Parts: sequence; C-alpha cells; structure tokens
Amino acid sequence: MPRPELLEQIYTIVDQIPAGRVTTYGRIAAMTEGATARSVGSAMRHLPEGHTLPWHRVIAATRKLADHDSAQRQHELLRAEGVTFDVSGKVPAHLLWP
DNA sequence: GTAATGACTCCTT
DNA sequence: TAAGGAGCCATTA
Repeated sequence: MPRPELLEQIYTIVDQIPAGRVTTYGRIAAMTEGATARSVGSAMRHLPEGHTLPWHRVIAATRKLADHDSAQRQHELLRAEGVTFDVSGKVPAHLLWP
C-alpha cells in the first residue's frame, strides 16, 4: 500500500481521466512525486469502499489490460463507455489521455 | 537491516 | 510485432 500522500495524488489524477479515454500506470506515476507504476497498481488494488474513481480507465503501457482479478469487469466497463479494443485486445493509441 | 512482493515498464532478441 | 528477462521503487514481513 503506497503512502497516503501518493494515494491522494493518484486518486486526484485518476479522477481527472475523461470518460471514454484511458491512461497508463506509468503516466500516472510520472505525474506524481515518488510513485512508480507498481505503486499505482497497488493503489488501485486498495481502493476504499464507496469510491467513485474511474479506476477502470487505468491500463498498462502496452495498452492492454493489466493481469488482475477485476480485469474482466474492467473490460466490460470500458466497452460500456465506448472504448474500443483491436483484434489483439489493445486500446487504440488515440484514446490515451495525454 | 535484509529479503520478498507486486493491477508495471523498458530494453533486448 | 511479439515474447522474455532484467530493472524499479514503495511497502511489508
């Protein structure tokens, strides 16, 4: 579990991802001070109950979904928002949030 | 203080 | 383009 300051920064950034767009763990980590991609992943795993964060818009740098328990649900949520996936299961580059 | 772990990333084949 | 392996960094035991 990342430090509280990092969690706060990570949550703030994730909350700013527009619907229908996605970003990567590394991008988020780069926007914080001290966090790494793995730290961001850890933060997503420990999301507080009742949160309203669009955690499903966070994917791996390969533009595929990271391998975790909720990946299937994440895929459904993204498709519901209009995010498309190519034949190899990757999100189109133009959907990446800067 | 040391070692292990993880919703990752980058650099080679 | 894809697959494999080393590297990273914060957290935990």
